[in-house]
Amino acid sequence: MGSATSSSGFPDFLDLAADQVAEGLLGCEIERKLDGETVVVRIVETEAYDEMDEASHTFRGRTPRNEVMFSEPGHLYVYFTYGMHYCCNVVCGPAGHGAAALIRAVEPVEGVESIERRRGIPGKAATNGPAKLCEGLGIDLEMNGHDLRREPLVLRERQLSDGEIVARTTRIGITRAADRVRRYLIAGNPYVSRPA
DNA sequence: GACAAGATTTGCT
DNA sequence: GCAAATCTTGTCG
Repeated sequence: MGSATSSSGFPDFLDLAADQVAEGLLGCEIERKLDGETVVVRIVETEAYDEMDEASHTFRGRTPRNEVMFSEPGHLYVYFTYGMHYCCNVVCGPAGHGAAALIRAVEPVEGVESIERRRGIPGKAATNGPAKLCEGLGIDLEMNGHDLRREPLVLRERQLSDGEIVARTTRIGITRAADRVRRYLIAGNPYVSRPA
C-alpha cells in the first residue's frame, strides 16, 4: 500500500490496477465542501472494475459515458443509473485502461448533520450504499471528471486503524461476472452496505 | 429510431 | 422478501 500519509496526503497508489486501488482506498478520507460546510467521510467499502471485466461499463470499449474511466487515475467517474441514482468511482491505472474503483459505502467523520440533512435520514442508513453516499455528499454528474486533488472534493490517504482487517467478497447488484471476488470492505465495520 | 437493461433504494406485504 | 420508481445509455434494426 501507499506510504504512511504522504506530505500532500494524496494517495500515491492510484495508478495501480483496480483491485489494488480498491483495497488501498479503504480507510482513506474524502473531504467535501458544499454550501459553506465541510464534510469528511472515511471509505469502508469498494469494488473494482476494468476493461477485462464483463460487469464493467468499459468492457465493450470507450463511449461518451465511460470516457472519464479512461482518463488519468485520481479523477472521479460519476454515472447516473436506474433513472434516479448517482454512483461515484475513483479512476484507476494504468492511465487509459478504463479501470475504476466504485465507492460503495463511507463512514461519517465530520459534518454528519450536513449529510443526514441532505439524505433526510439519520444514522448509518445515510451512507451505507453507493447511491446513498453520493446524495449525502451532494455528488452528481457535475462532478464527473473532477480531479480529486482539488476542492471542493479532495481524497486523502489514511491508514487502517489497528486491528482493522480487509475482507473480500463477490460484488453486489450485478448479473454479469457475478462470481468475481472484487469487493473490498473493512471487516466488521457497521457502515458497510452488507456484511462480508 | 426503438427497446431492454441497469455497479440502487425504498416501501409495502 | 418482492416489486415499483424512473430515465439514460448502449445495442440492435
